[in-house]
Amino acid sequence: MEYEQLKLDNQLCFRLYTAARLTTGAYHPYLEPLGITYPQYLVLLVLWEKDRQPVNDIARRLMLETNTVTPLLQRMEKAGLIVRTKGQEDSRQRIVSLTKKGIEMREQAKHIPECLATDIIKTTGSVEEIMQMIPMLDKLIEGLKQTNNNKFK
Amino acid sequence: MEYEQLKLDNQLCFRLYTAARLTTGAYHPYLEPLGITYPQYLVLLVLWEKDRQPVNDIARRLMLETNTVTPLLQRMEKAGLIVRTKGQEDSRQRIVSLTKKGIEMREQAKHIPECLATDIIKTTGSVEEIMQMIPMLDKLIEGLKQTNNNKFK
DNA sequence: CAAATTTATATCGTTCACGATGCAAAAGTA
DNA sequence: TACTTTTGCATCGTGAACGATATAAATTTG
Repeated sequence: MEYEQLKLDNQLCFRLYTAARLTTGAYHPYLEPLGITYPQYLVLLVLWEKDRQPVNDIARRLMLETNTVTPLLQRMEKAGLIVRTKGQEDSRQRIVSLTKKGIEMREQAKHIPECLATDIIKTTGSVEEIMQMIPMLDKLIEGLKQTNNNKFK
Repeated sequence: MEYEQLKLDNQLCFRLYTAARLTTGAYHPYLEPLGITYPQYLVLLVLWEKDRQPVNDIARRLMLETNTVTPLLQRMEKAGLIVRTKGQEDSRQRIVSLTKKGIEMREQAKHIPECLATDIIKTTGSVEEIMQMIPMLDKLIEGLKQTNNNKFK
């Protein structure tokens, strides 16, 4: 059949797109009480590992463009989770730091990964099989970073 | 370490989120000349398999909400790819059909899946390893559909 | 050192994605 | 048949995601 490869069911990318949307949705019940979104949660993960980072470092870590991250940070600042201060050595930079509220949220978010794992186990049976994807996803992501014109170096 | 599970590198979901964004980005150079976006391409895939479907069937197939699909279809109609006509048996329904332009685009899009596969092979070395994820993603997606409160039944 | 280039971030416009809500048509029920 | 509920789709508001563009500060170059 000539158009066989255009069938939705044959497409890896559609599965990734769907799986990503549904996982984000699975986080929703846990993030909503904290008043944050999934991308905001990702920013917090980055800052909980290392506080006081310039916008660019956060963007690179999340493999997002700065014009995605900037408005994200502006909303988080308005929500009182972070503050953005001018860099001292390099005054073009904006250093992002956690506020008291942002630091304390770590404690409230502590159990979210386990909750997600439990949810997935409950409906898929095992989480081990799913976790096998991790090295494959890493390989794919590494490849795609190159494919997409070395946007993230 | 108490917050070990909150590390970004330990998170499957972040990888899915990133892989999905980057794959969509990898489609961009092939879709842009056609004047369509990745979600619009997905709608076309669905309609190329079976023309004349109500909004709801398209949404269910893509596992999207109708309030995402409706504006998507409106833009596609404005672009001349589809038309939306009132259903005959059930006049609440809007039947989505391909236009001549929409039908003809199939020919132009025919090679896109191969192009993507080639791009991925070029940067990751093999596509077989990546394709192993397909059954795992299907299992995860099935599980998440249930997790997310049976939104898509 | 002055001019050109690069870098860090921000702004703008368009397109998703989805929760909440609205509305009319269909289906179920008293 | 009248009333209630459900269903199919649309509208609205908010938050991403990103291409294109802007701006100021740093860096490089002549």
